[in-house]
Amino acid sequence: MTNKLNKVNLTKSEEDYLKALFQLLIDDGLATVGNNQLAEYMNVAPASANHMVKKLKSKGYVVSEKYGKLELTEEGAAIALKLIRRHRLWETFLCDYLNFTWDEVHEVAEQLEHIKSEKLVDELDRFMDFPEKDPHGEVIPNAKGEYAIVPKVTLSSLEEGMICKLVAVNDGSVSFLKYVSEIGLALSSEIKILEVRAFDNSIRIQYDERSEAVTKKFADNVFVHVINC
Amino acid sequence: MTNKLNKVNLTKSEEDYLKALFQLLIDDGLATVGNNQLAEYMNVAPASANHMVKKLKSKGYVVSEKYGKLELTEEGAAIALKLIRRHRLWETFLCDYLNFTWDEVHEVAEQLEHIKSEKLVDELDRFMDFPEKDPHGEVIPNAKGEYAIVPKVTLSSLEEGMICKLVAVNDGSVSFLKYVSEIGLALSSEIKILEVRAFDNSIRIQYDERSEAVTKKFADNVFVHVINC
DNA sequence: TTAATTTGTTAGTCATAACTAACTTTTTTA
DNA sequence: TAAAAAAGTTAGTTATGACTAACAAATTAA
Ligand SMILES: [Mn+2]
Ligand SMILES: [Mn+2]
Ligand SMILES: [Mn+2]
Ligand SMILES: [Mn+2]
Repeated sequence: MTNKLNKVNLTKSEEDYLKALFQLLIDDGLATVGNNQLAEYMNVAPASANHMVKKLKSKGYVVSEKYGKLELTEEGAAIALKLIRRHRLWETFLCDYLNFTWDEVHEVAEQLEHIKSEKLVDELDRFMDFPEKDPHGEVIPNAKGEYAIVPKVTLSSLEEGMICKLVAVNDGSVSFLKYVSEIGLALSSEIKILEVRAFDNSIRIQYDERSEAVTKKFADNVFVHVINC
Repeated sequence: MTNKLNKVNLTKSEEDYLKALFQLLIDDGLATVGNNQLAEYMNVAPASANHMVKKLKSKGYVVSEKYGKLELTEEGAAIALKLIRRHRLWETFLCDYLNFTWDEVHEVAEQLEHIKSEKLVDELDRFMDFPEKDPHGEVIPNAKGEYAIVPKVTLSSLEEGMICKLVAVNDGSVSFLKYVSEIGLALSSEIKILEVRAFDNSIRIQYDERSEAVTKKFADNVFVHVINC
């Protein structure tokens, strides 16, 4: 009980760290995640992350041995998922109702996701008629934190001749999202891999009667469903 | 220039203090406002308010002499008005689109008003087609901070026989708002003062074929337009 | 298998924003 | 007008969450 009370009302910072750890743990597949990796992702010094990890461990959200890899407890993961749900619902709202473009929503959603009100997010969900994906193609977890796990295949992992559909993009960088739009790509675009250059791993792709060469870094941030190989 | 940069990105706390001071300065008519009054309104110790006032003075938002009364600079007032605009727009959104009742909106709006995004609030305004009043009957300032000043007459200031219309309520207390709804009062209710008891300043009112006795404290939080005397 | 590098931890500092306790100034009241 | 009360200020403490610098452990390379 006192235990439980200790756990409510996390700070914005605590929430962001839990979300970051969750993203690192799932986005990088089954990768292990260390303190400095978390620090880099959060744009803070290693000491800062270390300090926060200690606190989150003491609160029962994170588990790790000294000098060991970081893991989330079930409770920690549940909080992260709630945050992701809120973040994606707000992004969807901003795009679909408030004329925001997909490169503008992330920063604002990063703030909105911390508003403390269960009713707010659930009513927002209902108001939008329970959308399934956010503007970047990511699945929105439902009120129970359930969500369909879509295996993430990056455009960069495909080989010459393969055809795929753009299903999601990484929303972390505004300049990346602008670039995607500017070269005429969007969610659901059908893309064919024309050529992969071994020299720099750049890729020439074809879509909508258009052909562009993109870097590996670019292709790493584009997620696709393979249609044909 | 450096001066200007120093002034952007106020903390949530600084914003709340500026808003509180603004409310105290206008709501209490032409009253003077002191440090301890501000502290009480903000639910903090006098020392805490004093500390914040110092900071806001150094940033050019507040003016006062030592041991003297507090005033807002034009810039300080402009920030307060922006906050009030955001607060009231969010309250309106919560009520009109997300099924919140008027006693639920204030707490959430208190958080939402601090989200940093000009576009967010202006688009929200447009989405709702530029509402003029919030769910409690308060005027919403426009994007320039302009708003119609409606003289605030409290129900408690009226005399026997007077007839008035309920135009606004103080949204600070959830229990008060619940009480208002429960006895069947709402915005635009037409109220007649049946009797004012000198003993405790309680008032008997009539509205919608119904009669109730309310305390002075209750009547202090109900704002009206006098129709007939 | 030692040395170098990377990774993680600890200690100490700073800013924000709260608190209490002690003090000073102003205002009120007797 | 002098004492009491109220209002305002200052100093010192705490918690959060950053930082740097110094250090320890683990991993990788020579
Ligand atoms: Mn995002
Ligand atoms: Mn965030
Ligand atoms: Mn309100
Ligand atoms: Mn607020």
